[in-house]
Amino acid sequence: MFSKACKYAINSMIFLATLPEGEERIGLKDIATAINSPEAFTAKILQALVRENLLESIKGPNGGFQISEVGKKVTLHRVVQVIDGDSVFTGCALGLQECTEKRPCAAHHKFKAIRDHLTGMMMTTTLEDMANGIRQGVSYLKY
Amino acid sequence: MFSKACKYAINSMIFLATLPEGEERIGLKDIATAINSPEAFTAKILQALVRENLLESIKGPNGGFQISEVGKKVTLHRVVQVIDGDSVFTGCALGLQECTEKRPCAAHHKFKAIRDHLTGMMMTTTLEDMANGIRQGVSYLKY
DNA sequence: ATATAAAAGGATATTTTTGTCTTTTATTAT
DNA sequence: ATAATAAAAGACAAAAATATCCTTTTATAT
Ligand code: FES
Ligand code: FES
Repeated sequence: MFSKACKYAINSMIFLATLPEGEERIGLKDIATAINSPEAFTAKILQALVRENLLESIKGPNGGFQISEVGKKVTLHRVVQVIDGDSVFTGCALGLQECTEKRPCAAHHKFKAIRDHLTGMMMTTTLEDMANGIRQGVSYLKY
Repeated sequence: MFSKACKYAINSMIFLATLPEGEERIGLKDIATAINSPEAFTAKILQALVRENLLESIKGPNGGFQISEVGKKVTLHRVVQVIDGDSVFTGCALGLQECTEKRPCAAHHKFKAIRDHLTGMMMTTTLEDMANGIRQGVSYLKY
């Protein structure tokens, strides 16, 4: 469904969104530990999120990453889009070059309903929603 | 969503399901042409489908592949399962080792609805359904 | 100023997925 | 029997995704 890179991105963003006001900044190592991801690879992904302004990064001692104002309001859809593009939201399930009503694949009608369901959910689910579940201990970032 | 191998598998199965009674057998080359897939790679996938009895293969002159009795009745779910396994139907969206109610990821509840929607659709959609659309010219195997 | 800390950037490595090529085996037709 | 055809099997290759390592840049604290 989503690439590993994308899962690491989502989990990182959720984790950063759980951090309390005033203690929002945290280092790469702690992020990677919190979400159980490979550190250096996670760094690359965080860089991409910084480039897209979902995160801010600060170098040097006491540096680290923190969620940006933009990032705080963002949906899962946006995070996926930044890392995986939106092929999962618009691409053909059976591999046709484009998914259109004009020239649909065999599964188009049935599949479109699911894709739209997914897209709708992702566009209406915010990091805050996800972070709340983690904070309240009803959901988890790692096993 | 699905691997390329899986898409080739589905499209191959659909194509074979469109062939009329008595002219069911067809060679690899024609299959690869019909679905616009790389021939040798497609061969590997068809072999897997033969091993799982969704297809039958006949060597030698006038040989080729044809859909089996089992294959005729099979759903999309089964084809995906044979090639990609069922991680797409049961795996955690955010990469947790297992998807359970006991220890759900942040997206579990919302994601489970979509996954169940997908699974339901795939378990109730048969190759015959897909093949009918192709036969009637309302859907297509390639661009 | 200097040493230290931490992210950025870039090169490299590994693994997985996708794809090709060659040889072998089975079947058919002559 | 022999030649031709087509899939099976296995080795190999290329591309993409994942992951690591090393150097550079920027900021902080002493
Ligand atoms: S054309 Fe295949 S999903 Fe729309
Ligand atoms: S635990 Fe992540 S989807 Fe169920």
